[in-house]
Amino acid sequence: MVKGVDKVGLGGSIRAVERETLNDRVYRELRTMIMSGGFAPGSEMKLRDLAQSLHVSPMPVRDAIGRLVVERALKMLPNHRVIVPETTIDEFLEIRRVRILLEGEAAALACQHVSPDVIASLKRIHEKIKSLSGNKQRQFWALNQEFHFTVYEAAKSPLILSMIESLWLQIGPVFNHIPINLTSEGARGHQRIIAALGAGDAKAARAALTEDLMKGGDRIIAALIQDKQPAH
Amino acid sequence: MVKGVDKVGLGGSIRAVERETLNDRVYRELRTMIMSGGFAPGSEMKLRDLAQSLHVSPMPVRDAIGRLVVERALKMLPNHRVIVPETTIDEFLEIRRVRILLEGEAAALACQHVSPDVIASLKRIHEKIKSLSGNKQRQFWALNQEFHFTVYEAAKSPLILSMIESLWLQIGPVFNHIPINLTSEGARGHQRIIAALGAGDAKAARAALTEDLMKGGDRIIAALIQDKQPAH
DNA sequence: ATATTTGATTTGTTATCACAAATCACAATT
DNA sequence: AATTGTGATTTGTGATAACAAATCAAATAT
Repeated sequence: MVKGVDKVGLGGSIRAVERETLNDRVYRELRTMIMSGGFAPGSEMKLRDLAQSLHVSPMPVRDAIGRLVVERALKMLPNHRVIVPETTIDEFLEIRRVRILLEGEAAALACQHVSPDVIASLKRIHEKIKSLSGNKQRQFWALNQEFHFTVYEAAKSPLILSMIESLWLQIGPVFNHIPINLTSEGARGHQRIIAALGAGDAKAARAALTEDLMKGGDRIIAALIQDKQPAH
Repeated sequence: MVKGVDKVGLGGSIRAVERETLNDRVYRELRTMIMSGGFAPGSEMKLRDLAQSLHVSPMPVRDAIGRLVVERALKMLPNHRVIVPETTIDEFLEIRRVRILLEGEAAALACQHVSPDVIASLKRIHEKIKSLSGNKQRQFWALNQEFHFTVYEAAKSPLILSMIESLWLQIGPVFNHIPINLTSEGARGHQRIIAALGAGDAKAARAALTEDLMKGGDRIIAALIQDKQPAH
């Protein structure tokens, strides 16, 4: 009954100081599911349903949903019902505009902090993407995400990183639920980003990233238009 | 006992469709207080205290604080205690960097939508600021805020607007709690912004706004440095 | 047959309460 | 005198339950 006995691990490692609350767990789980396409755009997020499937009370779910609404990952209708947003083309363009600003800035900043490790990681992910066969949209999206965030983390700006995360969260459902024509073009864009970072050329890095987002965005927009007119 | 009788206002106005929950009210009130300097940086936000002073249960306060933590208006320490952030110089520079990106973009976008009304409003606010006597820091901050957001609302981009709001929320406590040397220089910056918007010159608008933020930021940074070394 | 009402069900909102972790204050011991 | 242990208090976390608003469906009236 001696206090603190459970803090001195016999295995030699002190107990992790991080306390994982249910709030945080639910928030992180929902976040991951949204980002990876776990929910279709337009689907309703019902408190009690989610609570039951996550085996918690409605309260932490409510909390997590509230947070996600603030960062626009979910949308609250006037009825106070919460849905995964259905992104219009205008909204997508709006997001892309901001992404170019922030992710371009991050790429430029990354040039000041880039290390051989980062370059190596980027090349490794790049190879994985190139070796992706067929139209494996989900895998492409996940690897693409890994590639981009490797760059953004190198920028060493927690504020910019969190804002970019929020933007990706908003377009996650689109990427994962609209069938996109994946060509191998995207690879060249990543190649240019790696080159610019390797050279420490901030201007080139921003330009390369901007072009990547523009090209990729154009494909999404085309898919969005096609998706809106299923007939004929 | 006819249903809907309370929806058809006899005064001619339909009952407001907006349902104002306690959550929202508390959130909005805390938000306003933070932005306008109601809390000093570093002060703790205690659930039960706030609940008591707002005459609600701790639950809506908890909800509102959670949201504000997500948008970085409040900061959660590892102990899970929540405080108003104390902004370091590095953090301030980080925020300014992003502000220049987003607010510059907003100014450029505003050029496409600017109307005589907007120009008139800006001039009116500008006159008010110029007529401000003495070092009325609070009033200056409030009017400055009004001026800038008049521009940003004209940009017609809800996403950019909400992101800018979040950034202002983060620097609100700084502006209102660090004594700043208010010179009349700021006025010229606003004058240039009005001119650029009036001419519909997006490039000039972005440049004018950037300079305004840089100049203003420099004064804040000077104040932050002075504030950190009170002795000698 | 259509529209409206009314009751039942669902769903979000909020207070109360029980619990857990952290902090604080005081005492005991070295 | 300083430090460590111990209990009390404070503070955040999460579940339950009561409440309110919205939705849905069936029944009624026109």
